Amino acid sequence: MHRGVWSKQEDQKLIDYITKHGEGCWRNLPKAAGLIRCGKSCRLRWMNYLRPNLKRGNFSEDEDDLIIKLHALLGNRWSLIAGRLPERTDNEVKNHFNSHLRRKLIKMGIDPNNHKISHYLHIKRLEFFPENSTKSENDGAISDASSSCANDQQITSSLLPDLNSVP
DNA sequence: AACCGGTACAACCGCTTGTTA
DNA sequence: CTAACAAGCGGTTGTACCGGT
Repeated sequence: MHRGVWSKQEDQKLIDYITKHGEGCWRNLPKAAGLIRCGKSCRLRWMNYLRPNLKRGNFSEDEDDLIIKLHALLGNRWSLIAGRLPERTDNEVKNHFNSHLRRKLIKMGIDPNNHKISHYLHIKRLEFFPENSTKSENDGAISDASSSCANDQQITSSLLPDLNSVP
């Protein structure tokens, strides 16, 4: 069983076969198409890279925003997120989020796992709301959780897009 | 030129879900 | 109902590439 990166010849065999016979029956496809791959691998290759109408390449700002909004709403449900992005695959969205958007959110002081304000912004919060900083906070202690939470929501909402505006 | 570390993305693996007999 | 199988999903790993030293 061949594994690893797909060659041009393999791609062409897969395209030719599916163009002629259509998708489905992935288990039997490799043999029928003359490929030394498992059906699962063929399906993945087709779905993520060979399928027509796939948009390849850089993500636009709009797409980034939408992915962030949807991830905040749906979590790691990449296929659902990709479903809202025409011409993008779940694998592509997942990779893009993990390699680009995760870093972007961290830079903004947002925890990419739950889209909440990160500990780093606790410091920033003191800059936003100096009137709420108590003496103990100034001494380095953690502030009262309830007031912290309310303030964090204010900061977070100023940084995060409005999730209700997701199309 | 050679090596190394970091990054981006392609591909695989294991598990879950849906379907059918 | 349930067992077997196919398809789908998300986490993880592998690999090519690039810039720095």
